[in-house]
Amino acid sequence: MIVPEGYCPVPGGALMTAMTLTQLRAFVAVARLGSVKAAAESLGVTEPAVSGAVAVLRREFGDVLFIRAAGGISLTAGGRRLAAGAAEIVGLAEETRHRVREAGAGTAHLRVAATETSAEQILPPLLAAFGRRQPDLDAATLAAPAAVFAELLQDRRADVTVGPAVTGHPGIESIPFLRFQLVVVASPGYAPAHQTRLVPAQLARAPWLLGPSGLDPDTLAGAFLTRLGVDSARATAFPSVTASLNAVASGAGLSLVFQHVVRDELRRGSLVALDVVGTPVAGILHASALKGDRRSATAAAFCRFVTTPAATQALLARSAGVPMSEFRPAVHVTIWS
Amino acid sequence: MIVPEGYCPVPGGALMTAMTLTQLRAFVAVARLGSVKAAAESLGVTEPAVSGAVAVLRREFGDVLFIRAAGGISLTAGGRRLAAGAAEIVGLAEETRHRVREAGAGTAHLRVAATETSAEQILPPLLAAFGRRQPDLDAATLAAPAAVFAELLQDRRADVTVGPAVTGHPGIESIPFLRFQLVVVASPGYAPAHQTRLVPAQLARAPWLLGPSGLDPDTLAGAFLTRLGVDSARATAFPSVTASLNAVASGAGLSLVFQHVVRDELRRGSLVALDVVGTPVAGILHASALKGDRRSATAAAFCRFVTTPAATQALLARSAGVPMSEFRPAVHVTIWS
DNA sequence: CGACGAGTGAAGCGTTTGGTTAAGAGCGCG
DNA sequence: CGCGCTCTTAACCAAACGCTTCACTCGTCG
Repeated sequence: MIVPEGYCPVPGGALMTAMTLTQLRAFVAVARLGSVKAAAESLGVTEPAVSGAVAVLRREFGDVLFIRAAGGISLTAGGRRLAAGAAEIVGLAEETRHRVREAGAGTAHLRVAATETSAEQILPPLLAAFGRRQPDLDAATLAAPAAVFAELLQDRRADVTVGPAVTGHPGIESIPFLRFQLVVVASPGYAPAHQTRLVPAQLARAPWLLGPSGLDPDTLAGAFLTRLGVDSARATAFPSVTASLNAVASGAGLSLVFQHVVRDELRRGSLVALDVVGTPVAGILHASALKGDRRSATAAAFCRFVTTPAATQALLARSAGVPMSEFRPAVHVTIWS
Repeated sequence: MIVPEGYCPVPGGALMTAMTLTQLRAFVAVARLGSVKAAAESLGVTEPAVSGAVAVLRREFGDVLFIRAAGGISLTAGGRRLAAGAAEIVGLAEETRHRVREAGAGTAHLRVAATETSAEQILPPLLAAFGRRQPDLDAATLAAPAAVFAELLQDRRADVTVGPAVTGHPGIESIPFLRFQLVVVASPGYAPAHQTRLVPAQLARAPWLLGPSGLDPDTLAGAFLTRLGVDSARATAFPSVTASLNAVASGAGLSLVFQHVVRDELRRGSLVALDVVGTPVAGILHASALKGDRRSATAAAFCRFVTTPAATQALLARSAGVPMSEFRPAVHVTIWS
């Protein structure tokens, strides 16, 4: 047998053949329908075809994945994980194929990644205002740690990011568009309040009530808290920044938030800003995108939009609500380490 | 040539060969690195291998997907969608393979799907309490419309659902565990308040401020509002139920919420419950899972847990915060129609 | 203008896939 | 027990996948 010189199929860690979409489809059908026969029928093939596909997966993972049980099948721990992942994958593949085919059909597409805080408090009014300029806009919000912004842009999983500037990547441009100040807030009745100027030692042990990404060290707020000595063992997380603020208002602890977001509460007196060394923390929000041709037209329009007075006004007006018909919840980005 | 009788590869809509993972991996590499050469290098193969993989995708979608541009490549609209989807798919595939291999390594796994409202207000304390019973628990929260609960359970994308009962599916069992009441709330200064008993006609046109899934017709709240005549054109959506409640407290409109969640606000007077015909709306939260062997051990434990006094107590204590170290944000489920 | 780099095409090869039939192994049930 | 149903295994095959090498086109830049 003559083999070409450098020929090496499946060299080991390169493009290797493993876990085909067809195999996953077969497994999903089996898991959902509870029998190989039914799965084969629903896929329009014979049973051995399905059985074989599953056998390959079983060999690959060294796990039987499922065993027959009364009135169906019972998945192993590995089988459950595979079923969940496989369903996700084949669904996403189907969806992606559909979306690609539908591309260029008029509607502008924009995926904005932002820190959880910005996704909750900055993007809703910003995107609502942008949508008014750009009719027929289909915008999606991704919540992600700031550390993965660059990767998201480069992988094209996001068109624009909103949050800290993305630096150290020559292909990415960051546009500053909003000065902000972070203040430490507490309820008026919170014990250590309106005393003398507070110092870090007193604050490190305080009960901090934060949103989902409160300690993300790549944001200004997270960096400040980390510097103070607050860590995830000491802080309490709430499903949203707003929820953490409500808990603060009821006297349960402290938080560090955008000043303009709590403007009304401070004026009304339901929250007070504490006099802490180093605060208010001043910073600038940036919108980032790939440079030049690599940026989509919609992303470019958004980058131009954020510096306009209309955008600033929308942000400071502080009405986090948007018409329900335009609303789409933020999606949390999963990071493939 | 002799062909076996019923032989028919690629019959049309069955298991067909299209868009392999290898092709997607190649495209992702090209999109991210900006050149076929770099992609080939990073994958450890030759350029034609990558070029060929991309060519197949190009043919399949009838779209060039990208063109060369200064200092890299410029994706078409379809290319951008494909890059985003492909990155997601290959990442998910990698992740899934890893998780399956890691299965059975001690940690209990639980994916709970819930309506947005429950995901935000019910699950955090419930899962925190369950985690105290079941150490080494890895819980994930999925937010989804109630209509897809059955599908999520059958596809094994979720182990348990929390929200309305899942009916009409013989393989699924629903366990009632918490009576709740929904009340219409407004700020004390809201104009039509504390007048006479309110009737539907007055309410249909009111400004309703709701959470992300406020009008999901498969929940009791959504059904009530829909019956009232509220639709997505009239309602305003907020990124969380809590945010909508804050807007209500500032006098911007009405909302319909779990009474026990606003217990303190009602007592304190920052919100008032309106006297509306048909309210309070009474209902019961259910936990649902597959029956018998098809339910994982952790899911079974959770189903037993929800009816215990410890669970009820955790829910009514109303402290939505959890230790930050245990916190994981809810993931929004995408529905593959 | 020529050379170089990047990308595509073409030809060719072994492997895998994805499918078929046919036969056997397990298992619940009358 | 034997029957039927389900699943698996075996043997087989066409087609596609995933590679390679070699040759060619096409910008770009000196």
